[in-house]
Amino acid sequence: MKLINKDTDYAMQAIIYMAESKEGVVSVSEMSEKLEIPKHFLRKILQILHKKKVLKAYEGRNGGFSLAIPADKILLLDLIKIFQGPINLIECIFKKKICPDIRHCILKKKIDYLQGVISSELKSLSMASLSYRR
Amino acid sequence: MKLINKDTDYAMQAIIYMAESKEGVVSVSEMSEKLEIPKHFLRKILQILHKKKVLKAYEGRNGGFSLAIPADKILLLDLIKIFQGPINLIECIFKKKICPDIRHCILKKKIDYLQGVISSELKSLSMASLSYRR
DNA sequence: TAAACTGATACCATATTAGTATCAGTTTGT
DNA sequence: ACAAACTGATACTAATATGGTATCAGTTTA
Repeated sequence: MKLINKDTDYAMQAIIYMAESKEGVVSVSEMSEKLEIPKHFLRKILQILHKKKVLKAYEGRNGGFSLAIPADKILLLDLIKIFQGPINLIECIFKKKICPDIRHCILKKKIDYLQGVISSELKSLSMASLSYRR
Repeated sequence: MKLINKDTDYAMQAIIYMAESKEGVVSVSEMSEKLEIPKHFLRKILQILHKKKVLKAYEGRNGGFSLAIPADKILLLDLIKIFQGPINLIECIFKKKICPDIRHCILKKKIDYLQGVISSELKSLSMASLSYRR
């Protein structure tokens, strides 16, 4: 069971790298090298973050990406939602038969509670809080 | 992101079914029909539970399975561990580079805390508590 | 005007999950 | 005795998700 996949992991690293970088704009090539992340894969990830308005993109030579939002406003939960969908721990059981009998209701309450705890924890974690330049 | 997969889901249903059953021994065929779970798949799952000493098995005609432990001692966490391995939300990041710098430490603390919360919640959920015959 | 970049998108490899099939052995009703 | 109804063990297949690659088109700038 995994909470954070590669996309989210790499996205975090890249965002923190950008937040810590002196230059405004950082290219995929640079991040790929420094963070040792496959270039094409990282590019795909950053393109998604751009579409989601987390990053600004600059085309052409010397182009690259920069943060569109300050790092303390980018939450781990946001990234997980973007790359792994909403937190939904138990869709398999409740997707079709929604609370068909009491046992599922009890379970559902527990799961809902758990989801709440997880969400609020992940909300409390900003990319800025993970940077050494705090 | 899923907390409970099919194996665990079906295992729960079967265990609750056995706990609620009047007869001591219940066959896979019966449970497969009543719970609408593919027979061979369910069988594989119950064989695992037998190996793990959660169930007793009875061979031959009129054979089947019964609980080896009372339902209130079978915890959701146990089943998840059996079928999905230990709860380890973030192996991908920490497997190789264990806390290489501060950012991972902060993240690791949060994740560790979360894992604790999840574990204790799942521990508090017994199969008996999910049965209507409480 | 070519090098260095992003946009978009299609593709491939691998791992995990879900489900199927089957042969061997055990027990029991008739 | 023996076949039906069951489990033990294990191999196999299908579907889906994840991780990663490739490429053509367009943009910017030295």
